[in-house]
Amino acid sequence: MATKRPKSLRGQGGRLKLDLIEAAMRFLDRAPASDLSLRMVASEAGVSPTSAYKHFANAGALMAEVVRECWRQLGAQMVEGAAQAQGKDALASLQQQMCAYARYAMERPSRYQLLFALEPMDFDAPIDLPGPVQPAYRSVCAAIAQAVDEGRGLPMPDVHFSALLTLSVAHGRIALAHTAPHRDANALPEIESFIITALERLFPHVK
Amino acid sequence: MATKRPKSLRGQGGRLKLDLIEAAMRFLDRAPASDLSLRMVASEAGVSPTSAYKHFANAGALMAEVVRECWRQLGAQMVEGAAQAQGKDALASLQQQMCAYARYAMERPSRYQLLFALEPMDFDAPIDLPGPVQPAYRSVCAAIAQAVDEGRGLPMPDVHFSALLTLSVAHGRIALAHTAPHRDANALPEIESFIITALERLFPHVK
DNA sequence: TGTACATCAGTGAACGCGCGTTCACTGATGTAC
DNA sequence: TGTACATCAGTGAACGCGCGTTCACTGATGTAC
Repeated sequence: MATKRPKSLRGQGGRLKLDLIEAAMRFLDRAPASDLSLRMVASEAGVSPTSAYKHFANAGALMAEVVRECWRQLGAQMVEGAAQAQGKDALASLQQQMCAYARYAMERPSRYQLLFALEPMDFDAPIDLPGPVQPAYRSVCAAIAQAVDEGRGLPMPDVHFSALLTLSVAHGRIALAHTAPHRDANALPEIESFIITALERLFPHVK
Repeated sequence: MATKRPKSLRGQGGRLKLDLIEAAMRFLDRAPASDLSLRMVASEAGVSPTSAYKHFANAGALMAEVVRECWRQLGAQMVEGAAQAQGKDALASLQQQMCAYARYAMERPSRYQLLFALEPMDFDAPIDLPGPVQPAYRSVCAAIAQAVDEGRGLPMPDVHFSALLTLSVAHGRIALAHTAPHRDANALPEIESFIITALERLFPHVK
């Protein structure tokens, strides 16, 4: 793995710290989230397990950083999705954000698992991260408010609940696809069209 | 734990098999699903780990049976929920089924985790169980078809997609509550009212 | 420019842990005579 | 009714595994003189 590593990286600003996180991402591309461990990450990076302790207090701190990175990626992908709807209406933006979310979940299943494992991560290091709702929440609310301005009706009494409903629909559909016994790798198009249709119906033109 | 156990249960029809499953359920009431192991279950049942191998081929087979039992419970609770809406309309039945689901998830979080762990269970013994969608699916479809007869409109083009939307909303809302960093034990009432309101809006009277 | 030294990112061996699983066993049960 | 025996559900000790973590170490780097 990787090229020869000099014995010391002094002055390189903790290059190994980033290497380990990248190694974890690579590992998650071919293994389930539950197989992720400090030892596996170190091995993937071509380094001894001990070396990780020079950069992270413990295994939990490493995992927390990996989780943080996954959140960052998911957030970026959703922003990118919204950008694809530029020039179109707010509903299109909402749809594209949720579809981007679906894409991340289906294309990077292990990273998605890591983010949304139903059981709370009890790593030693606290993950002071927004929950799954937070990163998407603001921009979802904004898109919904704009959709109202554009003459659409809300599915729930107010913007807050409508945003929660939007996220619930997308998250629920995706989670169900992930849990299904015969998980279908080709399910993504069906899920995207499901989300697009659902949101269209949830936010109808009322003019 | 438990009362004194005779050295042999011969002729008692595998009493320990049931004991072990019950012990697993008890264990899940105080520990996360990821802590569940053959050894823990045996210990909870007051029995040596080895004894489990007289009743299960391996740890996976035991876990599969536990998962099966959780499905059975969730299904029963949803049926019971639907029964509470007896005499009311189909929408009420749908709402009560989904609320029963929410109750199981919030009151028995570890059992819910076990059922809906996002990562596929790769136990040695295949779990030939309906996915999360299946157990609820038929009765949800039936309730929706009846709601249509009662003059309600569908949120999606057909019954199938409307059922999937219903399950996605409920499952999504519940899953988000489970993943939230500051999980609130008192969130259940809010979730139930969310589900009730959402379904009311999704299936409006069109007369 | 050359040399001595402090720094610190890496190493490999070792620890204790809980896991699943196997082994030879024990002893109560139910049955055949 | 009594006795000898086969059955088999339990036991405890032991195995190898991967885990997180600690330890004393090494050796390249950058710096002070």
